[in-house]
Amino acid sequence: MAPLESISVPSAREHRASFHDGALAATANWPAIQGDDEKLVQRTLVALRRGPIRHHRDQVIVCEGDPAHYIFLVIEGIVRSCRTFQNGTRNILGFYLPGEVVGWTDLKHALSVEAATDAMILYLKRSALLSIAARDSRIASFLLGATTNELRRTQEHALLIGRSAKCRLATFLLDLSSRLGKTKYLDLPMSHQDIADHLGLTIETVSRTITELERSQLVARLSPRTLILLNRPSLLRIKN
Amino acid sequence: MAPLESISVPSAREHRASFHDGALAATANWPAIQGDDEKLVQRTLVALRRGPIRHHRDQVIVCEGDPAHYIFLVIEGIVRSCRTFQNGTRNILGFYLPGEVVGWTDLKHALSVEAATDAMILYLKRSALLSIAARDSRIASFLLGATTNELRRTQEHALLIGRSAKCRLATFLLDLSSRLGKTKYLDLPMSHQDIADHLGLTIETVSRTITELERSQLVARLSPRTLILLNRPSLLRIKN
DNA sequence: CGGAACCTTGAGATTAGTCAAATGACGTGG
DNA sequence: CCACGTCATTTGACTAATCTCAAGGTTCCG
Repeated sequence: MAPLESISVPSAREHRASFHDGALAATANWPAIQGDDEKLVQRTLVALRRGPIRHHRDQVIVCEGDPAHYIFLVIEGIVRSCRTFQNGTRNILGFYLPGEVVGWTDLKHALSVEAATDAMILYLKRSALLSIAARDSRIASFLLGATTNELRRTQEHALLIGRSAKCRLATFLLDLSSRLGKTKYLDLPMSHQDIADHLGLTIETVSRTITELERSQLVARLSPRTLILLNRPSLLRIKN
Repeated sequence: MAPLESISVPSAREHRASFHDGALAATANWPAIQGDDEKLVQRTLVALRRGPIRHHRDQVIVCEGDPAHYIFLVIEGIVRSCRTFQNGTRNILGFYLPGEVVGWTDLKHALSVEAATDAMILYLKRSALLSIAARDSRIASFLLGATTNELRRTQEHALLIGRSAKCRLATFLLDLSSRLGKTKYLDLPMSHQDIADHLGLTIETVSRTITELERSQLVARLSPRTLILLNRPSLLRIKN
């Protein structure tokens, strides 16, 4: 795993307002926690943090098989969790946006964690989180909630992989758009290759499928990486 | 969700030995917990239980969308978690054997839980588990560990779905064999249709693929539901 | 022994993958 | 600001894997 270096962080650790400028601003959107507990969780994370550390695109943050010393809070950029097989094929299990946590597991990491774009990552020591959780049930419940959430997302992804290319892509675009904040434009932060590996397709099929959606007037393509979702309801209705 | 009925259970709740005859015997194999904590968790589960309740094959235990009042400990038989789509296709996310817990989620069940064979199921009240977990960190850590485990299994399953039919089937057979206790014979407890829906294949492809493995001398078929894995290392080596 | 459900096999259709080539986008240095 | 090189994306023709539809065979249970 990459070495940890001390990097400057906002100084006013306790000050609520600092979160909005600082590394943890994105955690403000976490749905599972509210009010006092939210502050507690944020303070706990701040106390445990190492970093944030900058990673360049395609840099490996942890390898499959590495001991699970740390979990990772994305501050900026996009992170992917994936596995690469002997024959060179790669599957991306999930993409993680700022404010999201990636790499929770026990003992050893079952997946690699990599920067899909240049990214700032906060490292959180797993053992410290666990020992705090053993004393404070609010932290324990935060961990359980986050893990349950990740489980549900992984289940939905496993279900998605069984469907047609068109359905997979439509669902992916809608989901990404809503996670990024549903503006008019959908700027794909990752390459088509990453999308293909996430959806279990080839880049060619991804490209052809976008072209097909474009011909059906469901999306418009401003540039390869910039789309407009013209008809969300119809995209949602694509099945199998 | 199915109504809860009181059903006779072993009387000596506190007596350690009773677990080996009674409903919770299977939990003895849980890897995550040891010694005193194991006893604690078992006592806790016994205190929360409703049932066990008998379900017949294909009976629905909970529906997708039902509120998450209970989670389910399989005592006997095989349980599946799945989703059925409008067009009638069904995906089975996982099979659960005696001693395993299925149906953990928050708020609403994201998947249906159904009996894949006749089964005995213990119902555990989620809210009670959570409130005990808030007071006893060993229960909290049991819940977190079980959820983390389920997450990893789901990740492996999502990865498996991306591979060739031969690889999916070989991996499934090996995994099932080891979970069932790796005797000489592998008795498939579920139908080919269930296996197909689990692996994202059709029954025809499942059948043809087993035939192919048989021709390669990797498995032998005593009856459609009874196989012998003739060459585990070679089965393991099948990729893509 | 009979019937129903389940499994197997075959032939043809469909979807997505592979290989190859052309086009387009973007950053760098002149 | 433009030319260039590199990398990413698109498109086409062909191939391979899996599905679909249909028929026949087995197994199991009453």
